[in-house]
Amino acid sequence: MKKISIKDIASKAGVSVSTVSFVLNNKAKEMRISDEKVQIVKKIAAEAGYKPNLLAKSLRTGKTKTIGLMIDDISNNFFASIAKVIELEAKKLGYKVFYCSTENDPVRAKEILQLLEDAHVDGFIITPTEKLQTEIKRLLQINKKVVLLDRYFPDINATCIMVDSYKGAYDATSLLLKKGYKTIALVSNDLHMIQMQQRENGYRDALKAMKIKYDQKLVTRLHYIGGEEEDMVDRLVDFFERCPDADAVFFLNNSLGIVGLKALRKLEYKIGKDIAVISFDDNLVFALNTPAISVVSQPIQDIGTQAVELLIRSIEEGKSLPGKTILKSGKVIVRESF
Amino acid sequence: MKKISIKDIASKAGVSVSTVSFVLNNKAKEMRISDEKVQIVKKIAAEAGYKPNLLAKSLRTGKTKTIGLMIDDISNNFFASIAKVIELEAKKLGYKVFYCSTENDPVRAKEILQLLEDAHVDGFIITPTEKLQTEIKRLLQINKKVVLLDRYFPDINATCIMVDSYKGAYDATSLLLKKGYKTIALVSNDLHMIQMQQRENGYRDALKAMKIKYDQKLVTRLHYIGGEEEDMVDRLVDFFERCPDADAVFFLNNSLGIVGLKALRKLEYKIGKDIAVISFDDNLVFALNTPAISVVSQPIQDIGTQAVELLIRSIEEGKSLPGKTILKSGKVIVRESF
DNA sequence: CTGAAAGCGCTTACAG
DNA sequence: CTGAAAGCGCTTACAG
Repeated sequence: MKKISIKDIASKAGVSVSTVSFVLNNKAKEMRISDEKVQIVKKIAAEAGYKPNLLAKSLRTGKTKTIGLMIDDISNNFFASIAKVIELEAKKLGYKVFYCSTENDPVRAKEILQLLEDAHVDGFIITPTEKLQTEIKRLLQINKKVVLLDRYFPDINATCIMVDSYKGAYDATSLLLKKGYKTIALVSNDLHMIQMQQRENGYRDALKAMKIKYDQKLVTRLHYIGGEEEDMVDRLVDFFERCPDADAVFFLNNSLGIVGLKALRKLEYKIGKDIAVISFDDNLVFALNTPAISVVSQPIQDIGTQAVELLIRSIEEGKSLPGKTILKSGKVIVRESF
Repeated sequence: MKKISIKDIASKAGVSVSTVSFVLNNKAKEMRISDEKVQIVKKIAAEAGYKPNLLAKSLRTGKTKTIGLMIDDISNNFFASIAKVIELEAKKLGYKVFYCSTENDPVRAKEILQLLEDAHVDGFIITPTEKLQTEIKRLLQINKKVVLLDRYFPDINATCIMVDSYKGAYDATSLLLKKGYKTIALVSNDLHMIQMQQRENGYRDALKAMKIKYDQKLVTRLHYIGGEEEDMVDRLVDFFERCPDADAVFFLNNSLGIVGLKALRKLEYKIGKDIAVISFDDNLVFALNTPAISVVSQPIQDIGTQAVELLIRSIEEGKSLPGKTILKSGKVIVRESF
């Protein structure tokens, strides 16, 4: 019942541990081990149900065949989906992934990065929180492989894969405009992440293209409060009451959209009649809402797959990462909310 | 920039590696190391930013201070919430947790268990899939620490923490009955997990207590198909068409509830008017639906906390786990769906 | 009070 | 073609 080691196999097979190691790592031909020994070692290993001790292997080789994935919040559909894609893709390439959520807390984010580093992951896939530049720079400096997701820092030459936020927001806003809505409220948060800014820019430029002037009063940046959703709902209710002439609203991510739905319900607005609604990011809640909410959906499969491929190729072939941002197009899905 | 080791510190401090090890593991007094040496070692370690190599530590001690958490589906709110609780609780006690989802696939579940074992986790928290008895028995036999969540196998003496499914279903059904609904449809799945059976029993006994006879035609056990939700919706539509006199429906978990909402929408049933609805497990979709759906909510915090505590106590103190099922009460939350 | 040494389970030059 | 040995970075009896 005890775990058996390479040494046990060696003695049973009457060969040295080196021979066993070579055979078990498929280096038999390379090392020109005789067929006879190969057979006997393989047989004994199989019979004994030998499993290499990964801890020992990693300690020796310096590789763990794992990648660390840090995301915002695993209970958020967008991140859960992307985590799933990444795990699957990594598995295909022989890697395990450890995932951790930051809950948007920079302190926790730093801890997690430390944890992952302590666990000797071979590479990192990270959706950064605010104020994480220093940590990421440090990782890059000690030559760790890092791919960023969903957002980047303009002042770091990291590789980042994300949806084209500007274009997505531009398209969503344009569509609303084309449908005849003129007074479009915009709901963002105060987290100061670059992709939110780009979404705001997309909105602004879409207005400009239609010669509609940007109205500060129609834009709010909700103070993000971890967990305390009720407060956010109330603030949003206030906001809507301050601009009663808004005939449409654009929520800049799915958390905001969900909070927004609650606020609109509280106000007893009829979505699609009193106000048109669209949100960045798709979510089950949006698809199931009555009426179903239109969204800008992210190419999750695409983003996840490429992140893993770039990272692992870099780990295995020592290739350096591109070090720049790669944009993927989102897709506007029109449902019943306008 | 290179990682520094205990040996580096020893030579800088002019002491042996043993001394360094003792100091850094707070065994200085125990080993009666002189204060002077303690100071110098601590100082040098701090300055160098020394971080022990956990791989080496684990290889040597046989402990990794990690626990493996295997759940059904991380994108399912119930499991995501419980994962969060467990991670937090474990951290308090100095443990990391690795989480993996099975997607209800027994093959994948076995792989994951193997993965976790390979990673040398100190203990397991598992929501088992079908056909996992053998694996769990094996784990128990080689003396691994295991806590089951949400469901158990009647033929194994494992420790399991779960909601009182019978009571939750009994209460929900009774409430419906008390409100005057007499023809209550029941929607389960065909996964044959014990907790679903208990929920069915709760339903059946609540009917019996009110002298209402159990009608086979009102009960369906949807064939579970990973991913292919559309099919399940269609089957459910068929089911509802086959029992047009149902004035209420009880979905036995949140996935079923979500599929059910889609089916009812397709049928254009007015929830709360044409049919009363309640579901086991709470979910954002239920709270946000129009009208909001009543649920039997699970004591997630409670379940997660106790699972971690029992497990870690068993790991550290070598205490054996209770080896039986611990039931926690759920709570009926009444909203607008009846 | 402290150090030298063995050993956790592996891999990989090196020598023959 | 194959084995003996060093070493990855730790911990922990053991000896003094």
